[in-house]
Amino acid sequence: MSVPLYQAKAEFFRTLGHPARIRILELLSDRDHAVHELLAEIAIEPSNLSQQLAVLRRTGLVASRRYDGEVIYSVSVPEVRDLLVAARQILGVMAASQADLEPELTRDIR
Amino acid sequence: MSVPLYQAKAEFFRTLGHPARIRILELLSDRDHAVHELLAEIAIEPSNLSQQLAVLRRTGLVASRRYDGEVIYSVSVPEVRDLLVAARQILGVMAASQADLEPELTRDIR
DNA sequence: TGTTCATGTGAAGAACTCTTCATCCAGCCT
DNA sequence: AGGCTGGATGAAGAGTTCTTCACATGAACA
Repeated sequence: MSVPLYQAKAEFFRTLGHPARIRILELLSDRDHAVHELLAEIAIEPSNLSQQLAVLRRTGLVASRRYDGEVIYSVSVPEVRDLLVAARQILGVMAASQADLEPELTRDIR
Repeated sequence: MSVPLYQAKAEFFRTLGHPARIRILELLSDRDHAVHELLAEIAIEPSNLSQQLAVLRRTGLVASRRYDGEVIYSVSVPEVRDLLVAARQILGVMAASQADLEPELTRDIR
């Protein structure tokens, strides 16, 4: 039962659609982190963090390994960094163009 | 009052997290489309399409103009194409690494 | 004016996602 | 074994998003 490609894409983007998961990916795309390190950076409950990590693990974006009594997470698809960069750029463009159009209420200009 | 950046990013990705909206963006990043053209490509109710277009309009990713009795939509941030390409690549990598477990998912990564 | 075509909107229930809580597991130490 | 530490899990209520329906709007034109 193969899922249509555009639906797979939508599901993929949805896994990125959560502030904690975005932060996790950004932290991990800088370097590997232990769970307690992530916990120190992101202000959520441990079990919530664990849930979000589980989401990312299930989709295969991150991988975990146990080392020295800790669980270390890492991004398993390095290309994720490119995606985050692209997203950052788009947000920049959108923020800029919103600042320009702010005075005029959004009207359709042919 | 300024929303944390990672939350803005999450919201941005969530607007991409819907099959219809992904298809719309892909169709539009190829060329501008009238609403009835989108409707012919995407199998959803007209009012549902309209809702999804409204979501994309609200976030500023697409713009609409009226021309010759039709409403024409276009992407207003060309960089979106780069993002879709990056996503496609990641999906390709992930599908490949899952090839052992789920061979049927790896077909036809465009 | 009335009618039709093309598109948009508000509202409501269904469906899904988040957060939290309680509990559980796995490895390590004595 | 027993107790610790660091994480993971399941379930349930709260919250959010989707889809559909019914109706609204605007342009064009008879």
